[in-house]
Amino acid sequence: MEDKSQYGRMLKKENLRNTSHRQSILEALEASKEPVSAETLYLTLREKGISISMSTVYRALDVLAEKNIIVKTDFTDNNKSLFEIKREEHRHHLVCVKCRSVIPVMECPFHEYARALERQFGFSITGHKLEMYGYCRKCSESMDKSGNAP
Amino acid sequence: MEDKSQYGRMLKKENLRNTSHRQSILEALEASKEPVSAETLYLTLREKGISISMSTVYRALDVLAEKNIIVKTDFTDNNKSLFEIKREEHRHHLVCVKCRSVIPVMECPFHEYARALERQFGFSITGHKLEMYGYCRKCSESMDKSGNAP
DNA sequence: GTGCAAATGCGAATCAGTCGCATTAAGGAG
DNA sequence: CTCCTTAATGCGACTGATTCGCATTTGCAC
Ligand SMILES: [Zn+2]
Ligand SMILES: [Zn+2]
Ligand SMILES: [Zn+2]
Ligand SMILES: [Zn+2]
Repeated sequence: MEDKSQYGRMLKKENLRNTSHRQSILEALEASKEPVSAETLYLTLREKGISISMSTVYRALDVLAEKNIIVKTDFTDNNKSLFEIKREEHRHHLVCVKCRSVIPVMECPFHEYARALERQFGFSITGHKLEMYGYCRKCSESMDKSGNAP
Repeated sequence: MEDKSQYGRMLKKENLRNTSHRQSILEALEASKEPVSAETLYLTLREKGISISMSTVYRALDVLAEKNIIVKTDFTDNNKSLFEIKREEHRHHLVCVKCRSVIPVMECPFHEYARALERQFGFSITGHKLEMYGYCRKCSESMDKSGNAP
């Protein structure tokens, strides 16, 4: 999103007050290339000189996720939740199980599959999450060299 | 898996000792129709009269997941990990965000997609997880009646 | 401006999961 | 079968992410 009033409108539409902290959080998420944890976000904001508390960060993230303005993701492993702006494009992720790097992927081949399942189970699908695990190029190469099979 | 010696072999193959607790855990997971949390599993075992501690449950689940004998899954929301036996068939899940019921789904349409991504990113995919969120038949119906849109 | 509910800060509390260490028991060698 | 090594277990303390209660502040409708 481009300008701040954009966020104001999104918040108002969801009956959320347009507070400076929510603005800052949305801007920071917008600026981030990849999903961030609550703590990372908190530290980023502090570095920018914004005085905010962890509880506020958590509460804002929760309500924004609930209202579908941001997306909450849990990659296994470090049991920390990650958050990212909901961009118009829906994304999936390739997660390297070795170095933990995350590659976002744009394409989603999912729509027909979803419709078929809805018919089959009478289930109304509102969203989905696809995460793929494996080894990134760098890690597979380093393992090839060291002889450790993935 | 059918008989217990099967588990013994699987464990041995991974250099894990074939302990009675691991047997019990694998049997309980085998018997369960859906993924269970460590705590649920613990309670199930206690009810069966098996004396075991939570640490053992957690440790066993960890090592079994690491060795790829069971699968660890994190659905968001209650931030508890769930575990299930790795059946020969790979599954996805439909998770009802209202009543939390889980419907396992057999079909996986992702193989070609996965191959394409591997080529595109030089990423070696070893597994993936797809979770779909929405409302089960019962919950959509009850909401239709009450006038609450999903 | 005024008033009120929503949002925030702070610290305490919760709670899934982990760890250290002493004890038990698999399972291989003889 | 017995002994020995070492993995596995139990127990309780601990951790670290997230949540909660409550007093205070702030957005915003009128
Ligand atoms: Zn990597
Ligand atoms: Zn998708
Ligand atoms: Zn339901
Ligand atoms: Zn699949």
